[in-house]
Amino acid sequence: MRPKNLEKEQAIRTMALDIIANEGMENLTMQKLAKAANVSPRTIYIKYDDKEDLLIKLFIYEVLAPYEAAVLDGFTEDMDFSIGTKKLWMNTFTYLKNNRSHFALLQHSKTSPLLHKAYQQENIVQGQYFAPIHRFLTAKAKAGIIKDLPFDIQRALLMSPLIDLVSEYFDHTTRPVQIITEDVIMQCCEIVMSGLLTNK
Amino acid sequence: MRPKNLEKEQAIRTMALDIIANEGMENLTMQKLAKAANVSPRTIYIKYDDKEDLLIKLFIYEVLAPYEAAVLDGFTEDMDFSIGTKKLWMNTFTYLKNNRSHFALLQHSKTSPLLHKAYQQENIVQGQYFAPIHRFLTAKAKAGIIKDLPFDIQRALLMSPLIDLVSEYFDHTTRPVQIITEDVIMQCCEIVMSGLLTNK
DNA sequence: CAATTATAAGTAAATGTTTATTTATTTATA
DNA sequence: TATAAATAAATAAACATTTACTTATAATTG
Repeated sequence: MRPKNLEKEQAIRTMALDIIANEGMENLTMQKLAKAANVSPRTIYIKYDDKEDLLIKLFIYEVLAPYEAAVLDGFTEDMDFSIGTKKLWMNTFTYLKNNRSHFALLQHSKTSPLLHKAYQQENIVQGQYFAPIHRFLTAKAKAGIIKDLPFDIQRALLMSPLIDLVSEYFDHTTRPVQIITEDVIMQCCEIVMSGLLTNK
Repeated sequence: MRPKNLEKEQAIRTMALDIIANEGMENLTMQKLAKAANVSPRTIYIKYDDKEDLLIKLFIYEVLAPYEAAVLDGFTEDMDFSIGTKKLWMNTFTYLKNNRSHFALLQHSKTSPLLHKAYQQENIVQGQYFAPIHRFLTAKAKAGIIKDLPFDIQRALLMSPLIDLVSEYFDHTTRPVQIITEDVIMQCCEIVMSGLLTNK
């Protein structure tokens, strides 16, 4: 029996992410993708049930899982608040900076009903990738180090400026100077943390 | 000559925003929109050149302009940092909370190449709606009240958690309790501001 | 001041194109 | 040589946009 060509599988995934990043999800068509990946349209259907299946698997397995793993790499719940938070920020910045198309799909997952649904289902099935962060913040709040707020609010205060700064980073790649550097990111992390601390 | 039916024009715009908010931009079709607005497809083309023109005009005139006006309502550059920032937060929260479909399109404008392009062009043409906020923050930084950082970074630190909290607000409309209240928003505003202040 | 007319607004149905998906066939290798 | 992988080409549905026509009313006329 003829074996799978794994390079073709990878080409389909990579080109799908590229097209979405450069032209948006509404401009990804199966025939355009097939041409870009140098593959027959039928080949995509050997690997995925349909377009929806492709998009969901692309999002979950190609983007979300490696992203969340990268964010948590070297992070442990028992870290000091400042050390742990900086670790999360640096991990996130480094991963997204080096994976523009992944960042693009993550952003799309906030507005696409399809991906949003997939995300919520995945969260339930996998029992929260981000549970360590949840426990990390809950422990710091209990210890009186940071303000005691619902997790979703803590996460918004602590992490959403970083996502915005990554957007700025990519906007600035088309301009003469890059203002979003690692130093700036660390400085912003300090600022965001200081707002959440209890001891002023 | 037969006069325009302004109700039909409004129905087209309102239903377009509704479809985008509920089904995403990739699921807005001209025939679906025509049916939803109780109008012939041709009628849409009397008012807009094509789908692209519809989306751009919808975004700029129906969403972006009223949104930016609402955010700046009652705000002046010479306000105290805390008062001014709270005003911006409250204006933004109130407007978006009451205009879910506008919020949805604003979120789409971050990922849709079409809308992103429209936004950048509009910013140039209109000479920055947000210039007052720029001058407000620059003045506070110059006066040594807040940290001296590039405007885009200040804006990310100060406003992006709010947008995330609005997302949370809408997520929570489908759950038993609403944790994102005006009080919580004001508390978060204080936290975000405190991180940016120079005098600790 | 009615009746008529010119004209843009509006419609139903059609058109040609693009799209997701399938059919029929070939290819590579265990 | 059996079998899944892969392809080129076809198909049917969905789509943006247009054609050919009807309608409502402001302006004009008798």
